[in-house]
Amino acid sequence: MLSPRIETILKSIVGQYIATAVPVPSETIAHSCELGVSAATIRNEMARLEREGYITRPHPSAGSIPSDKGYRYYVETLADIELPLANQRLISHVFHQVECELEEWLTLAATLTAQLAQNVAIVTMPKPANCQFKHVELIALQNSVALVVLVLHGAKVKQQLVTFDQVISQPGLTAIANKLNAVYPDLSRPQISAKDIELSPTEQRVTDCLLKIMQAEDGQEYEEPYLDGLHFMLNQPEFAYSRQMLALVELIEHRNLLKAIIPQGLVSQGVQVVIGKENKTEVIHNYSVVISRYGLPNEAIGTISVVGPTRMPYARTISTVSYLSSVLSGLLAELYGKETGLTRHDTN
Amino acid sequence: MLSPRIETILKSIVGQYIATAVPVPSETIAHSCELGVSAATIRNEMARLEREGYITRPHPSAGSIPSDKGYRYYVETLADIELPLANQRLISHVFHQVECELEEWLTLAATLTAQLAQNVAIVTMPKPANCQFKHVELIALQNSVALVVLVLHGAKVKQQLVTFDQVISQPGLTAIANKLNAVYPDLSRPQISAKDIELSPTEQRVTDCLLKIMQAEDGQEYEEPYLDGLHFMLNQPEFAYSRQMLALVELIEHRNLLKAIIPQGLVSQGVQVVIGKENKTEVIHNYSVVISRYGLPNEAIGTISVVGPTRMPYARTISTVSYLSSVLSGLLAELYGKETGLTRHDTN
DNA sequence: ATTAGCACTCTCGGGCTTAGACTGCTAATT
DNA sequence: AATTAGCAGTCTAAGCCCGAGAGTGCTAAT
Repeated sequence: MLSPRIETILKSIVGQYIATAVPVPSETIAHSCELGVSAATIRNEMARLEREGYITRPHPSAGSIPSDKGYRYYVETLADIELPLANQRLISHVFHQVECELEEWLTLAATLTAQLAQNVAIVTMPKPANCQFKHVELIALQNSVALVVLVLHGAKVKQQLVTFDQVISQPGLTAIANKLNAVYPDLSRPQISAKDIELSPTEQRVTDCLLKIMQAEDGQEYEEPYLDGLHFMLNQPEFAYSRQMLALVELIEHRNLLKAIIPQGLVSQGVQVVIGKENKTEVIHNYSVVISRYGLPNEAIGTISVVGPTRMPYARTISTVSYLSSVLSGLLAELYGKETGLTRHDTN
Repeated sequence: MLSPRIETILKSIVGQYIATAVPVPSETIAHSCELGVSAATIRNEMARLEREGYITRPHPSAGSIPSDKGYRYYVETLADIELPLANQRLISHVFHQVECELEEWLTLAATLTAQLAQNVAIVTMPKPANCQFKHVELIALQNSVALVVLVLHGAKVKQQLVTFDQVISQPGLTAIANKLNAVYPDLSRPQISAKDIELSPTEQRVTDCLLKIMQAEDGQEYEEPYLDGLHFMLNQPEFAYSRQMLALVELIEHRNLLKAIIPQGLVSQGVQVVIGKENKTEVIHNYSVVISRYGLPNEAIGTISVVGPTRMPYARTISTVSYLSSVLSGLLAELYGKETGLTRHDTN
């Protein structure tokens, strides 16, 4: 365990480095945190911090910068910080103004998070464990082509074109839809497959199509996420003249970022921080991830996260992610008509 | 007009510079294009090219690099080049494997274009001039909340949540949908507004919602585009150590890129190239844009484009954009059940 | 335990130098 | 008149040195 004084020093180093991106010299610390000791004493303590791996130096006679371990300590001992009220108000104000639609919410959440955290924000669609059929609609388009519109639980809409081997009129299609809507509602994929009912070839074709969509939905572990704020991160001094960020941009574009950042033991609620080399993917060993789940346990779970350099304003980022996660949970609860255990942030 | 020899030299300079990103010295040209003249002669000609603004030098005693005017000349005199057959086959192969759905096509087109052109590719959703109502569906979700699913012409599906001031059961909602589906099909927004029929308050509420969606659809000039290949562009040597690209990334993230790149007189068919300072937006004065419309004139027009440094492989890029534009036009024609004047690239 | 003081180390930027890359010009050649 | 060989001149890029400055580690004094 660290003594109170040495802890103060470490926190001061981390805080300053986060703010300035410049290695912190002993004198600055002696000056900034009122310990009543001189720079020389600070230096002795710093020597110990370095020996124990909390800080490093870019070169032997430079100021110190926190190591991953240093950041970790800083984050652990961080007091719970509420997002400033002004920001909270801003957020609920903006959510009031927007259309009442899931996609809009997620886009908005990503933009707001990026803005507040000044880094890349990533929000994933809340995904029910096993998607359930709600409603299907068939719309004649052209000749033997029709549009299948499938609504799943949670107001999720999927569409796909389907081609029949004969021309079917709109009334015919409506009849098929009506029949399926009578028997399938609230069933999951395996239940629909198991359902033993008389189906015409055309009805079978539609059902196959539905199953395929639902399978894709159940199967895909990580959906295309909502992402914003890349330019904020590229603005950070550590990326200005380096090729560091190229690897990250590739991760993002190849849709592998989520796989890379989601930690193994992502707990159900609460914000989690993964710092530097704690990430399992090597490409992001210079980045930290602040991530939280949101949504309704056992119903639909999404994630909201921020990725940035390890030198990131953790306090602010954590409170941002935490707050927006609870906002989204609240909205989702309304959508599903249930209450979460969380504070509900009203949006109507 | 340029003499044949000087033209050969110019083309050689542009071609080499595109390939290597290194200023081209006279000797290399004398060596590469078999004109049977010495480097000194080339130098004389180059002096003239420089005087007339086709090339510049980074510094007075360096090799030459093409100016915007030089690239322009190069592009104008470029023979029409077909995309290599191998690539054509690759493309149709990939399009065969994918789901039969518009969004998938566009994502795929963006990815393929980026891959082939090794730069940023942007594909926009084909947008009908005035969207037309096709079908509406109402699905009860929870209490007084329902999901409106609106299908527009061209297999475009929009959804939105709507709250009523009373609880309405699914049969009630279906009845409303049926009524609206009986009177609205194939009408555009003004026509629906003008329609003078008896509507219950609830029906009115739904209609208002539909109109709002359609208005948003008609109003938005540039929709969120499908974009891919940022990492290819960032890999170009001209961006490795510069902050150039930051401005571009911001344009992309702020969804202003399209507004910036779409030239004023974008003709209906054919590929257009905008080079460097020809762009009206200053931020992209170092970039070139290769852009083409696709789709069905007067029905639904989208754009497909590539953005990259002015030093870009124009021949390859143009043929890529051209080919994929015709592929998309073909697919769209099927969707709308009409023929374009273009070669149809079968995908079923 | 703390601290003042100092020697030491390392970076950063400027200025200098050299090697090399190309050109532009000139004078000779065809 | 067009071409060319040759050469002088110009500019960059890279290496090097140097001095200033920043910050430490150590030591000896408090």
